[in-house]
Amino acid sequence: MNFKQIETFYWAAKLGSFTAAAERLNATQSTVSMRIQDLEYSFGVALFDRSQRSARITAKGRELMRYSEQLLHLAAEIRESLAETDTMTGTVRLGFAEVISSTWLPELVKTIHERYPRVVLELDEALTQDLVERLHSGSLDVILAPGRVPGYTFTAQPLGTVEFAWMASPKLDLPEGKLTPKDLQRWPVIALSRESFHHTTIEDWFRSGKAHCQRIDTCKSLVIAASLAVAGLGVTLLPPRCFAREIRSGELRVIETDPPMPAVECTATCSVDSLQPVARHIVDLAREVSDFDKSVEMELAAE
Amino acid sequence: MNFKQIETFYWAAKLGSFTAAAERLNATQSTVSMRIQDLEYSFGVALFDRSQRSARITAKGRELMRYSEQLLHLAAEIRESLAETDTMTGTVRLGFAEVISSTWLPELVKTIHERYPRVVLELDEALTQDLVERLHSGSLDVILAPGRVPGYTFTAQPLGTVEFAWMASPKLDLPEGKLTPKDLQRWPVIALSRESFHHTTIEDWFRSGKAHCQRIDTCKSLVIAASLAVAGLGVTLLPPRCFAREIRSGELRVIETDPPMPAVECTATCSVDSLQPVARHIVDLAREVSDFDKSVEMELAAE
DNA sequence: CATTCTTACGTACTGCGTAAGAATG
DNA sequence: CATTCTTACGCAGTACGTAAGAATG
Repeated sequence: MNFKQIETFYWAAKLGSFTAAAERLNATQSTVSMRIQDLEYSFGVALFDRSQRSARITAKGRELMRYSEQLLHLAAEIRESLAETDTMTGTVRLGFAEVISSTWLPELVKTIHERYPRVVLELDEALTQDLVERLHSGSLDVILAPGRVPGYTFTAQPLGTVEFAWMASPKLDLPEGKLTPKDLQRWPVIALSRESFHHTTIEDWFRSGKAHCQRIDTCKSLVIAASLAVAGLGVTLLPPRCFAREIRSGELRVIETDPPMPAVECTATCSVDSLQPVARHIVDLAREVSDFDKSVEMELAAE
Repeated sequence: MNFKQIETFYWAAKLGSFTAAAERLNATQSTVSMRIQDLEYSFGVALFDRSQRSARITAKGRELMRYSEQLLHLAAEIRESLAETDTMTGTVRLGFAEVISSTWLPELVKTIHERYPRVVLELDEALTQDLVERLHSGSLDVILAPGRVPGYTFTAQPLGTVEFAWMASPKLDLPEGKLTPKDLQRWPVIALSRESFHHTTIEDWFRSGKAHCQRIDTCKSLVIAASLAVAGLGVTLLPPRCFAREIRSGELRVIETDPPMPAVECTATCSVDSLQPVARHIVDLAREVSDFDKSVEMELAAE
């Protein structure tokens, strides 16, 4: 019995499949199979029932599962309370929404590597909903996304807010001054996927003005939405700070609206009992980075 | 960080020396040194202060010590509650008094090997006092000895009693009938070492009869005491069941006494939180074996 | 027939003991 | 100067991935 075997068993039991555990552990199926066989041999007990195609946990396996949780949490606690930050090691799966990639992400990644040089990151951009699901399933350790993940089993830190504004190409010849939903409904809208935060915000805004836009094209990224808007294919909702270049060059124009678009609050979230101690550190670090970022912005504004 | 490293650290910290830990773990000094260095490297923290000749534990080391206890006990608990008895493995250090070697020991060892084929035994005979000390220091896992080890931190099982009787060679020409301490004080006495149970029992008996024996020779084993008695060098106190052959052959004669010699109660003892789960099993097994032995004796008596 | 677990095999690595070295009291 | 810990080195056992096999729904 050793940690690797226990950890492997834990994920195989939790994910209900050797294949999934292998993926989670960056190992092969055969390695997982072997580690669990060794564990079973060392106890002389079957932990999984292999008579069916997919291995199902046995009663003894369920018993070990409870112990494994204790053991792995204790091990995580030891590492967390003893180890120096610059010796923390392991792989952190960090998921984030697109808004994050163009705002705090580069600085955060840089800071993580400075503070935790041995930690390896697995970065993945996805829609918020997808991120939340994967945080729940344990396939991500930390997520950075708009909104808050409900539930007491998560640790969250606010990252600050990102301003969003309607934008369009000057070619579109939108009227000057503050536009209402009813004013804007004439133009085609470019949004992210139907399930996204972006899409809902847009729909809510139009509904609040009792307006209904004729057409909402969807795509899967703000960058694409921006390029479509630059091409004059419609209006879209973007964070100005991420598209400052396009605004300065005149490719995109910010449209003032009434009511104004709400700023989006972003948070860093991880599971409170994440087996990866670094995860919690990174959530706190994300906040630090965004706080620092905020103060820089304020300085710039003061100049 | 792995179990081996933690276990090694635990013993090095507990015994206060890498050398002692190496001995305890059946490994070399250099291995212990390496395992602890690896552990320190993985945490980026010094667990021992090596500026002096013998390594002394640091504050961080003391912190890890508390965690290590938890971790090792949890691991022991897992093995104990999950593993089949015939898959239990490890080395058990079994200490016993001489009375035990000639009574229950052979049967016990046989039964242990039947029931726990993977368990390796390290047997050692010693005086009771020595055994108790070594149980306290952790250098023995289980002891079988006369009397009871005081304290709540030990698990004990009674093994039953062993009769003791005064014996001497017929050459000595002792009077017939029941002899009192005052009758017996004329002859030289052969006892075990001054600190032994044997010695104290003899002194107490003489004192109870307000007698005082002229001379008590001591040796370190009952077998030697018996051979001295056979040679006619004095009277000694022996368990008749262990020297049945000498009695039958007439080399030794049992001396009836008044008051009669008290039977000695023997117990199997191990630490309640022994890191070796098999230790507790063996204590229970020792009782089983002695119970079985008792029933056999009774059958023999009935015939 | 795609998916899931097992088995076989070759390689690379890691962990151990031996032996020599350094330090200390 | 004996004892205690560290370092160097070579061997051996082990753990992993690749690839092929078996079973299942």
